[in-house]
Amino acid sequence: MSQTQMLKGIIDGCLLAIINEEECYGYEMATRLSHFGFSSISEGTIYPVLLRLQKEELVTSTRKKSTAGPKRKYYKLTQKGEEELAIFLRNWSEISRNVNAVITRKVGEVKR
Amino acid sequence: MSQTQMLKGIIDGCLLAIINEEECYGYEMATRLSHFGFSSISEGTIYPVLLRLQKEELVTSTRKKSTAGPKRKYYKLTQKGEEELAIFLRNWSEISRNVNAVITRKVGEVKR
DNA sequence: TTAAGGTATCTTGTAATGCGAGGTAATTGA
DNA sequence: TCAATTACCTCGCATTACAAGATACCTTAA
Repeated sequence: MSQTQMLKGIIDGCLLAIINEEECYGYEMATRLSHFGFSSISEGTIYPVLLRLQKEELVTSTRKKSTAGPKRKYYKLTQKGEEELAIFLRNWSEISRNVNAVITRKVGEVKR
Repeated sequence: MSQTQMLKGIIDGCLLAIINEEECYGYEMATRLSHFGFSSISEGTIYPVLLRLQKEELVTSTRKKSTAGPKRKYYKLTQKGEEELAIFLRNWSEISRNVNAVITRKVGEVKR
């Protein structure tokens, strides 16, 4: 039960949420995630996710000059990406509620 | 971002929590999980997990007669299983806090 | 006796996906 | 020039949820 496994399917949603907040590039997202408490999500994880998101047309990217270093690839949500983010938020809320119900031994109330 | 992916590594922990509450067998756990809101966690998912937990010596099992049907396999946590449950609870709490920080755009406070 | 249906477990193969390790390249400052 | 930092990408491994299918037990009723 490593955290690695528990992060599956969650990182996508978190990146969508971060991009939704403001245009952002990969290298910075790693930093952001660590500010939010995710200490060990590396670039080897993030870049493949971003490529996947783009392939699925949930985000678009634009290359822009960096102040120091190679060009950055800024990502922005598409309409479809916004919808996917909404789905993620619903799924997270549901799963989160259910897990908490299990560990507190209480049957969760159905949200309407 | 299917729920399937988001459940990875979580089901183990939930089963440990359920077993910890009271000795339980696989078929019943499926029912229990659905009472907690998990509508679609099937036996094809649960049984492999239970075998894995046993292999890792987190649980032990005892066969007991059923009132109707073949013998049931009742599971119980080992010491190691209790420790693993504790780790899961910590991991869940941490991840859960971090994700909520991301989606509410707030930097999570560090728990001490 | 036999058929049906609920109870109970297990196996196989597939599809995702996180991540370590390694590689490439641009820019700055010592 | 050289090192450090910034920034991106790829490959391969390990793990895991789940559908689909198989097997078997037990009770009830036709």
